[in-house]
Amino acid sequence: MANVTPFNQTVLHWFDQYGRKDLPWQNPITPYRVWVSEIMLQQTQVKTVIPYFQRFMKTFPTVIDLANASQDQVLNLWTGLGYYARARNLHKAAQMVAEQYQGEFPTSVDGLVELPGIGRSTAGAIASISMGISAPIMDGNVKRVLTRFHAIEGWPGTSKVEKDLWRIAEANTPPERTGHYTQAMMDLGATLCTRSKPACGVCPLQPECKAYELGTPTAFPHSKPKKEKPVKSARFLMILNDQNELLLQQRPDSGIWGGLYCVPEHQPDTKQYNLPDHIEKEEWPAFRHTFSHYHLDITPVLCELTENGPEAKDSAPNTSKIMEPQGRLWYNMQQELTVGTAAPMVTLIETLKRHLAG
DNA sequence: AATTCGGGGGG
DNA sequence: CCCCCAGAATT
Repeated sequence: MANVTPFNQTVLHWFDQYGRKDLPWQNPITPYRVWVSEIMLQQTQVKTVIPYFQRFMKTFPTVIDLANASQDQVLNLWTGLGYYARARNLHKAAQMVAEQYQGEFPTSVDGLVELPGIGRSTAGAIASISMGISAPIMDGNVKRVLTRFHAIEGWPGTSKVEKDLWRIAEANTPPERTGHYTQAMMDLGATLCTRSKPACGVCPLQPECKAYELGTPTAFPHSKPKKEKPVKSARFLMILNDQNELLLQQRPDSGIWGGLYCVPEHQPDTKQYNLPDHIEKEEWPAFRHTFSHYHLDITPVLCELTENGPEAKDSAPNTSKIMEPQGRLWYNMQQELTVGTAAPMVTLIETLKRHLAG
């Protein structure tokens, strides 16, 4: 893409000595493994991703295995990682690779970007790391390194700063060894040029770093203008049948917790969807779950099916989970969950189990 | 251009 | 409590 420059030569030289070469997705390096790791690593730290990646590869060794899996199985392995649209897009993209590309990933940035969940940065990472293509990336690490190196003013979320950063990244990207360069920039950002305590003393870029020269490296990148997070509240119904199985319903793909199985959210002013007849037994103290853009105060409400309720027949004694047409199941809490659910639901289920046991 | 998607980790 | 993290899709 670009030329050999002092900047990328310095970065590559540093990578040879100090770069990470033992991350799970680096051994071996394949387009499939790099792709899965890149998707998991979107907005998620390496330490958090590693166990998820290992489980995922054990369950789905190839893109064909992933394509043939059910969405529920994929979401189940994603439970707790967040941004669940990533998992749905991953599954969809695997099916596209299997069916439209005979199981081989497209070998260009433009081709990769056509797959759902792959944007310009992730396409650049896959192309450079696993295919030897010269293409830039623009993740949080690169943004931090570049905004500090050039002391770039303004929040990187604005289009002007974003455009500037991409232009600089393109100019920096070497024509050869681009995969090592890509990995090196992420390693620099993750291990030296960290958010709060950068190790400028051992940084190979320090002699030319403008933010270091100014004495304020942590002032970059400039932070997002903060706005107050609204507080929302919701009641979540823990409806138990006569065998203490818990009603879970699949949420729509759009919106929060898309495609995940959660206890029904009580909607006071809107139509209540297909809930079996039940009575509320007790309301438990609310606990707070915080998203990136609002707080959600969750009030759990313990409920029981009413006698001879119309849905009672859906319970079956010897089956832990019964799928229903609308994506509903009665969950035997002694069993492992095989569908995806949201983190607060795991908390809620654990609390409920303790309540029933004690 | 701004908003919408989460959950974990660190200070 | 705060902020950030290997971003992309949607509006």
